[in-house]
Amino acid sequence: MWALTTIHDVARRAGVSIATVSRVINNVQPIDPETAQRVRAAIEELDYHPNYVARGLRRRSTRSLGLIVSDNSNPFFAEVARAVEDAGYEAGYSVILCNSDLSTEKQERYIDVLISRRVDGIVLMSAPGSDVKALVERISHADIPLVIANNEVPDLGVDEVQVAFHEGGYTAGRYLLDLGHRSIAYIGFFSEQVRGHTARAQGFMRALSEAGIELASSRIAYGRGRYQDGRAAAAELLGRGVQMTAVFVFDDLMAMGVIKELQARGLSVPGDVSVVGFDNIVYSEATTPAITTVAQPIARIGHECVRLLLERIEHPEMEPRQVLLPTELVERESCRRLD
Amino acid sequence: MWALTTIHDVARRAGVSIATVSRVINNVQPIDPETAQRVRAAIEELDYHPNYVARGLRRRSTRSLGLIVSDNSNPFFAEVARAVEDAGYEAGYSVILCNSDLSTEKQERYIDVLISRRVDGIVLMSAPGSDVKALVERISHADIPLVIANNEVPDLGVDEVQVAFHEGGYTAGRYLLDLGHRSIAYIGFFSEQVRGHTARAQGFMRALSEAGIELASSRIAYGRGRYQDGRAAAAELLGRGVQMTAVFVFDDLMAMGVIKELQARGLSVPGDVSVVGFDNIVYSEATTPAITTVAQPIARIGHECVRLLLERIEHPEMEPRQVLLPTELVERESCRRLD
DNA sequence: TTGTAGGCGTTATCAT
DNA sequence: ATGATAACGCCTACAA
Repeated sequence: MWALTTIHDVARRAGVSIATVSRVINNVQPIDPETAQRVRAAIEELDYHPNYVARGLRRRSTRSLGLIVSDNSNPFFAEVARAVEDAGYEAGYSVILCNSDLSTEKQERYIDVLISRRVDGIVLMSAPGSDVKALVERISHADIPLVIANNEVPDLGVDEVQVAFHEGGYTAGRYLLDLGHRSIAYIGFFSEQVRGHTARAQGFMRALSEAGIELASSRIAYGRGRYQDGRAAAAELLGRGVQMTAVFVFDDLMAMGVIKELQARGLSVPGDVSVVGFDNIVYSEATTPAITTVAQPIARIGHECVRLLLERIEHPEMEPRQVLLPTELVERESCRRLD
Repeated sequence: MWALTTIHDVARRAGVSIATVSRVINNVQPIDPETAQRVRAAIEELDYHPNYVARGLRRRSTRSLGLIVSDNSNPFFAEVARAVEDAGYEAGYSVILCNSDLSTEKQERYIDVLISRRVDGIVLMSAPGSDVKALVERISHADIPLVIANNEVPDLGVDEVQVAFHEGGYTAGRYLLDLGHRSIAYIGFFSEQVRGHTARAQGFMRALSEAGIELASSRIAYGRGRYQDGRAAAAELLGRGVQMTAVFVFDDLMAMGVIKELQARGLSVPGDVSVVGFDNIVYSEATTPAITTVAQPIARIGHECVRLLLERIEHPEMEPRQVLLPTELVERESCRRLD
């Protein structure tokens, strides 16, 4: 088999010039209906597929988007990716999937790749703690539309989709407090570069503070957000001999691990320990007990990212915008009221 | 800010021809070290990113892969996608994420897009039942390397990574039988185009047959593989008044739903009903009880796909190969021996 | 309504 | 070791 068919082959077959073929493909300009018909027939017969690479070079637009997440096998990012792909497909864009593994270096490498690939836009879900500033700098220097999602660093001056993490954390804190809990622990997010507490941790601690409770560092453990990290963190807390009637966990995936570990050690959830998660991934309903959690509008995050991106592609000079999405407490079975 | 820097800008700045710049970028051919240094400096200073679109046009290779799955938010596909991305990145390829939603039409559309984008290869995980033959035809006519994974249609004449589904199903059947179960049900995979039973269902039924048990159609319910489908299917079975001490479920995601639904109706797992899943996704360990399941080597599927693909890209004329991956029973807590 | 031709940014061939 | 220059396949003025 020979190389792929080109616009020239189609033109020859239809007995017209390549310009005409191009015009019917992109149906721009009026074309003689009969000519158009011949061209379409030729396209059909030759199974012609216009070369988007050439088109991209000429049009200076690839109709592709880059999506950078830490790990698409994490259900949270998986759902976001799904939404991004959906919205992209709808608008005629393809999405290039990039996993950063929480590594700044890999993030930078991927950004260089996306720049070289001349994607029309980038959705960046940087891990808390990584040096977003530098990444943003790199991207905007290449003049590529960018949307940042779920970021914790303020004042980036670019389009962002934010979630009310602080409020979400606060809600979780108040909820536990209202249930009568006073002996509380926290399992947070850790990565090499993280400095200080995440917004949701801060919100949580503010709620406790208001009730006169300060979270001793001995009552805090960390993980990188995955199921096994949750198990390990719970084990660590227990190993330290920490007494607790309730624990707030950075995300549902770790919360699942926490519940598992607690149960494995003969503790009852919520009988002995109440657990609150964050995210509301699908599987937070699947555990026993089902997890009470602070929900993010996951799919919407992805959709909003793409919407913002497409609008910026359309209007590059627009002022940067921020979309703030709410959280919502979803009560299930993993918490109980203390008597 | 102006358009992106090109090789010409670099050449001018370094006082050399574009040919020389190209040569140092791709470091092919000996170059005067001092010249090379000047070029590299210019690249640095201008923050030059070679245009992969132009390069792709010229080289007739985009160093990109298309990955078609039904839904990347399904943990099984999410893990496969992760592995594909990993292996691709390692080899310098980007991956374009495509969700087919089990729709033949969307699959075809995406294939056309991937052809037009001139990807160097395609990994196709078609849903059981869709018309793979036609899709394969379409792709090979465009002369694009293709690997099919987890397919049920035999004799495609292309590279494939297969999993021993039939044996896996058989194993599940034998396991339940050996535990003393005789009153058994099955929750299978359904899609519009599916005809007949999936291989794992056939394997399962063969085991039952050998024990003299034929699965009445009233003891079978179907779902599309997601968590909620599992709940619904279990509800359906129960609604029909089916008596059972054990049920085999097409995948872990549905098995999670089945367990939830059973428990919601006051049934104990495995006390009243034993449940066997398939896949061994991470979360099959997270439920209570943890799910006993027939494991697929999920990440390995992705890696093998990419390996096969890259080798074919290298040697287009090679004979088509099949890689057959084994399944393995993972015993956890969702089954019990009948006394 | 249709055709001609230049250029998008590279790589690779052929000189020098 | 380096420099011109012709493609790669498409779109789009500009002409006709």
